[in-house]
Amino acid sequence: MQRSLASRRITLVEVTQEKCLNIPTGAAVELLRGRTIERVSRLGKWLCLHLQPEYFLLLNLGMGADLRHRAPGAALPAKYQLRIDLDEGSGLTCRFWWFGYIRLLSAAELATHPETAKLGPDPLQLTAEQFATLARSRPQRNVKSLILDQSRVSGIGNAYAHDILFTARLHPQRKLGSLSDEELIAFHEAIRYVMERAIKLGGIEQDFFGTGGNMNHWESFCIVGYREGKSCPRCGTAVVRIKTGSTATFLCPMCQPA
DNA sequence: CATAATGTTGTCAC
DNA sequence: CGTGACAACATTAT
Repeated sequence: MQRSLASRRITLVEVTQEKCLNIPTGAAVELLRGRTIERVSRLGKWLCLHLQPEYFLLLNLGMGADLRHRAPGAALPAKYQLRIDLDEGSGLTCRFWWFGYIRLLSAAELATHPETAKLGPDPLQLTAEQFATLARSRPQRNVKSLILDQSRVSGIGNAYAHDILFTARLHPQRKLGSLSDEELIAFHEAIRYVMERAIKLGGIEQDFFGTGGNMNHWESFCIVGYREGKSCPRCGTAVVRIKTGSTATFLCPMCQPA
């Protein structure tokens, strides 16, 4: 995105689903038109376009999305919620699978907005000591909810939590206070291992639309996630799926005892 | 052929 | 702090 978008000026904006936005569509179009994309960064799960004169366009791909840069003259995709045309004829489109969020924020709002103000550190920047402090300060909390809490650590989603917990050999409902020092270190290392692996493999969502929106390929990406009934790569026990809050967790009942 | 279940994200109320 | 409700689909299973 940095290579394709940096220094480009926005000439046309279209938003086809107003519910994605934090402000009315007309206001968003007016705000964006004529501004230049200075650079692109990431804040947790939010992609952040830094605009000039100063403003911020944030995208959260939610439950999966098809984000495309198209060459000058190339056809538009059949469906999208956001379209941005750029001065040299290229453009950006974003199609959300189901939920997705577009936010337009000033610098001041970026610091106070509930969705962006209190994001925790990036999991790959977090040292073992910082992670231990974080975990030790909330002994009664479940291990899974800590890594999904964006205000503690930002960027880990449910799809990655399954494999992190499996790699650390932790049951999702273990309390943080019950972890030994060794388990805490393993937990921290598992986060690194799974997230770095995901980056290397290009992300779990890679072929989501290419495969018609089904999740069959998630099974091959994941170690235990979405592999209910298949055998655990460590011990061969069948992977099970349990309800953890309103989401599911896939785990090996042998390697991750309660 | 129509319903139900499902999955990733975010907030909010209890 | 955990849980469930809810919200923009699209696909598969029943």
